[in-house]
Amino acid sequence: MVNTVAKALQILDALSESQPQGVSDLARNLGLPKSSVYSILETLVSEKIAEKNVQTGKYSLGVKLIELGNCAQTGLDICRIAAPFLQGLNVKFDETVHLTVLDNNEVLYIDCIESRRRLRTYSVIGVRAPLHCTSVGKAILAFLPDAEIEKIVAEKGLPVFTAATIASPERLAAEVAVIRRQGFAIDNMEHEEHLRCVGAPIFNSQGSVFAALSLSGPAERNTMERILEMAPEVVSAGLEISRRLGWRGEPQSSWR
Amino acid sequence: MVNTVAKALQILDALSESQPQGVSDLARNLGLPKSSVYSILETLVSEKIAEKNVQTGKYSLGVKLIELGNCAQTGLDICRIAAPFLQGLNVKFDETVHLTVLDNNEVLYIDCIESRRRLRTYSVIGVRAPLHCTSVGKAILAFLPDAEIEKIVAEKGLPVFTAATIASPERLAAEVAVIRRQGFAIDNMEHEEHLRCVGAPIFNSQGSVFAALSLSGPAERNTMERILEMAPEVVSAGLEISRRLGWRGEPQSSWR
DNA sequence: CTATATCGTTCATATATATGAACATCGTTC
DNA sequence: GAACGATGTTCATATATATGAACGATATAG
Repeated sequence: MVNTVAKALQILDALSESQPQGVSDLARNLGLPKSSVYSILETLVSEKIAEKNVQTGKYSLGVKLIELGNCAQTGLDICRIAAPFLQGLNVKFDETVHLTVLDNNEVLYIDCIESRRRLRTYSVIGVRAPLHCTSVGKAILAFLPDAEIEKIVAEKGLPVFTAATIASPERLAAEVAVIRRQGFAIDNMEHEEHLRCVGAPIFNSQGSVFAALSLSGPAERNTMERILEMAPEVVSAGLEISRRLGWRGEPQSSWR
Repeated sequence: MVNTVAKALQILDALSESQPQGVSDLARNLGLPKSSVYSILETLVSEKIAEKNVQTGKYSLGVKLIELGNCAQTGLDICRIAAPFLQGLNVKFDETVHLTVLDNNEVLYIDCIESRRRLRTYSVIGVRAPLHCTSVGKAILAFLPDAEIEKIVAEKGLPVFTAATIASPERLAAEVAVIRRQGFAIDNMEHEEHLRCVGAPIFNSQGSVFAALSLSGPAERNTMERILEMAPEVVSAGLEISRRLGWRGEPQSSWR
């Protein structure tokens, strides 16, 4: 383990979280010595991982990260393997499809194909969302061990976004039971108004859930009826992706 | 300057350039000690900047980079400032627009809005292309000092991609003269068959060209006539973006 | 099935690096 | 306009780190 590199990554994290910052800002926020931050930033800038605004002296993330981010995405097993299935779902229903992974008890959106319709869910690659109020998040949550779910709820709470957001551990437990039986999760305007999505889990070769995919679109078009038509397709895409990742499990009979 | 961080970035670069690699591969290719590579990778993995395949023991880029890449893109001055202009051009012509920066004597695509048509240029954020055969590349190249152009040609050569690619320094010099007079560059199927694009330069506050934007689409639809209709709009978008970035220059009269 | 080569990993120590303090510079405040 | 407080930057040295050599495990070859 290398402290210096860890510090550099801390700095990148800090830069990703807010407006351009100066050396002192960063040092204060991260509890690191100014001079350390300074020399690390110097290196990052020389590699275009960070960028220094010569007028303000503030630092922000650099162009090289765009390139690396793109390589990371196209290189990830999960992205490569999932791509054709995402495309299949996108073509069939003409709704936006998302691919997400579990990271730090949140979902991180790592791939997206947008619907071609005028009214559609927009691309959100690289952003994060809570587990308890998104279809992908709930699809992951439901297949974690109960103890893990409790731990996450304790840590993150159940913040409310809309009138439909699940806000009590009891309702969440009930929802988890439903998702485990069905094999898919529905986000019925629980994170954003007018947005209805259906998501299914993706398992790794060890058999644990670590990712999810979803179809999402405006509730006016994605009626509950249509969502239930989509669900089996999303589930089987998730299962097929899991298998190609080395998963050797079997779906429950209630899933199909 | 911090060697350790530089090494970590070298490793990321290596991981971005090819298939997943092991510790020894990386150490050999980069001329670094195995143990150094090992401990750096350990740190990168713990921060999800890199990923280790537990079965093969090989390393690849991690999900965190997708997030950072996204933040870099939305945070970059140039992206933020250019976004509305890219959108304007995209809506007006319904062709794919690209935003690129000059990096290492290549163009790096940093933003894109796709056309909504069936036949269209696809998104390429994060990839690179040569300067001498793309509209964005030529738009940048033409506004570099002559000495710089010569240096780049000496370093990169003029690799041929299609029948129309500019392959001799003389033809390139003539093309540069035209672009300087017009204020925009046309890629007439010089990089890919059936693809015709028009690009214009973007200048920074020091007055040097460092980025470019373009409209691109199938040659069958983007006739030379249509390209020439697009050109003034692309040029004025480039100039307006430059001004908002602090550029105080004046376009030549022949540009409008 | 043995021998060999190559792999990822560990560890002590020589070595390069992090950093506290001091510096010059800038913008603010009184 | 002087004093202050904040900034980004430099530098010597105490300190944490890079790394060569050695390890066991695994794959390949004979």
